[in-house]
Amino acid sequence: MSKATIKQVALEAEVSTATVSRVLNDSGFVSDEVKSRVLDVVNRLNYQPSAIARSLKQDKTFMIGVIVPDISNPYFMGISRGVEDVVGQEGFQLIFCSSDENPEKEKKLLQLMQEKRVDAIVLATSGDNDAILERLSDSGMPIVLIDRKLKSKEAGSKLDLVAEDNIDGASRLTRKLLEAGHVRIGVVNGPSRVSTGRERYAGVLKAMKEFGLDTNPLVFNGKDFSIEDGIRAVRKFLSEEERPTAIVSLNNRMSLGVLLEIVRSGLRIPDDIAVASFGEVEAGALLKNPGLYYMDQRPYEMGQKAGEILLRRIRKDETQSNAQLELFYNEINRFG
Amino acid sequence: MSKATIKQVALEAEVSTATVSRVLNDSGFVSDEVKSRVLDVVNRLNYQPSAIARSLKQDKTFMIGVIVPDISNPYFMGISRGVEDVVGQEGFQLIFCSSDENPEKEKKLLQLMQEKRVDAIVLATSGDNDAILERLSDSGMPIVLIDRKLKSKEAGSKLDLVAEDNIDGASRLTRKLLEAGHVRIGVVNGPSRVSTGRERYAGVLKAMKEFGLDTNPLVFNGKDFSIEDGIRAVRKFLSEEERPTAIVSLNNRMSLGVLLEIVRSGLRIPDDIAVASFGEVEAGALLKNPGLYYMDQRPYEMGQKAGEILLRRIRKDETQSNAQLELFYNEINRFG
DNA sequence: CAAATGTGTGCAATCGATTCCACAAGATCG
DNA sequence: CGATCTTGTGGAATCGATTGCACACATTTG
Repeated sequence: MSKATIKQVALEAEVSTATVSRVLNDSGFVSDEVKSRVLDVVNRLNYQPSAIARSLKQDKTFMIGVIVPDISNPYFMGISRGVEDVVGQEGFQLIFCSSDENPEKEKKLLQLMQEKRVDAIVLATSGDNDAILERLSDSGMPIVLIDRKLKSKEAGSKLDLVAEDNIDGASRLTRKLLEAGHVRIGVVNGPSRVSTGRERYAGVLKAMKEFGLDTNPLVFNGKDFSIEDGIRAVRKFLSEEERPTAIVSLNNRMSLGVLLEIVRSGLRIPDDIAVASFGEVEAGALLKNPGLYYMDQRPYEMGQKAGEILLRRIRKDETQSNAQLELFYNEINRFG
Repeated sequence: MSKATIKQVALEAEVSTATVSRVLNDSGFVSDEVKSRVLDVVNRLNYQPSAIARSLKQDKTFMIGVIVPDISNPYFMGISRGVEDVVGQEGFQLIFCSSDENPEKEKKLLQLMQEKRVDAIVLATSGDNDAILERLSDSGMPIVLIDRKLKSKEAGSKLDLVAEDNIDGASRLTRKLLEAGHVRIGVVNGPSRVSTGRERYAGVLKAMKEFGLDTNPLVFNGKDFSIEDGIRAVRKFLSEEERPTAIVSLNNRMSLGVLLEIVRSGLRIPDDIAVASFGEVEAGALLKNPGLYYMDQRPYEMGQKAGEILLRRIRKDETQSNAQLELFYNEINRFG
């Protein structure tokens, strides 16, 4: 039944398809009589115009591709929700994909998005696709990078970017531990492919240097910023002959793993081991052991910002000709 | 640059568009020589076939609409991730929307999905759209309801359904509290529009009746199953002259609110007040006060199941002519 | 060796909308 | 009253692919 086409409507209403289209889009002149006749038929047949056909003709799909490492990560979902709320107002829908921190998969997804002719792309890149992205952007596709930069253009890029001030943030976070007297620090990081990890680690080193410490921190590099990575990191640190007295975890998922494993091993935070996390662990307020430092993040606002930039790009807003760069500053908090 | 069309490719390769299409889809006969010539041009022009045009002709979009109350709820994201992983294998993409527990918004989204000509829909309904859904399904659109039933057809429907055994689950969960000696129980529920809430509440009553209790529980009905609902519920319960000694929270988000507010008010679980939650609170293992009962849920598996049913529907698998009904049984766990 | 079969290619219709253009009335103007 | 403008409508091209059909040539087959 939803097979009704504009032709059938035109036939039943005894008008041309052009007129039906005019009625539905309120474009051009149509007499009141014909208008109501057409609308009647539309209702009777339960006619739904095909967005596919319209997109083909108008070269506009009202769809925005969102590619993130993992759609079930609350951080990225917060971002997505922010994007959705902003662009949804203007009638855009989101197509979602997880790249699983896999650059190859991300590449395939980027290609798919092009084939689907999305109007724009929001991307938290898993890395290694810089060339493709620059080319895609040059060809006119609006792309907003979110959370993560391209490797080749860490200092600035032609692509729009909404991210956090990672170096400064991680640096301030680390300083908290240093000020508390910790010297032997374990750093939990993800794969070096990803800019946030690289930058935050740089922030850690910066803080240590500024504090006059010249020892190197212990580092654990995970595979994919997962809870499991955090668990493995703690296991490794605890097995060292000289255990770190504090841990800096550079991502929210890994932090959850870190906390779970510490709690499981019976240690107390921060008495036995201090922890600082880049990113809030949801429900952290429930923590058995208070005293955890964490860097707040505002994924929802970041998503909103990305959505706004995107809309202006799609509208070809002249006042936004240069690449937009939006950096979010983070605040340090403490549970307990 | 991405404006290359099949026509341009055909022109440069000195063949017809039909042949280009055959090469790209590996259909029909094409000589090796022509094939490589075409592929060369395709690469050189960086040609990406338009999925829009293909969809129009083939009446297939390879897109699946997913409508849930809130895409940032981990439960629904788990489901979505399950769906994505299953249908992604077959080349399908997901279009995501949040209905915000708002039936009107849901209705609009359903319409949008029809216009976009998605191949199927996964829906966790916010209620009140039963008639539209039955009609949509009758017209041939594969729809899999997930987590929540239609009101009109609580006992069975023509639509496929993947859900949990809510009555039994809530009943067993409540029994735990009753066995621990609690008599005065507070129930935290959402709006009665939603089937899970209705069923779980029925489960609570069932347990009380079977246990020989004829008092009525205190009930708090929230607006939208949100964290805030949980917080408000606890505030209300604590302000009663005769406080409940135990709380059953019938949804994971509300449970988080319940826990946060209890912890904030300085009460201890379960000594001061016992809590049982339908649904796990992520990071519950970190709980300051152990002893929380919770009903596990398996959103990811539910999503996978929904994806499988969907794929069979799309393929018009004959062995699946009747409505599918998949009920998940939940296990009770306890933190601490 | 004629007929049947297998390969390789192009023409043109088609999917379902939008939109430019032409044209026809009726209204307004100088 | 003829020219111009406004309003109302339909015809037909178009967007970018897929695919049934026709046709040509090559290869088997009986």
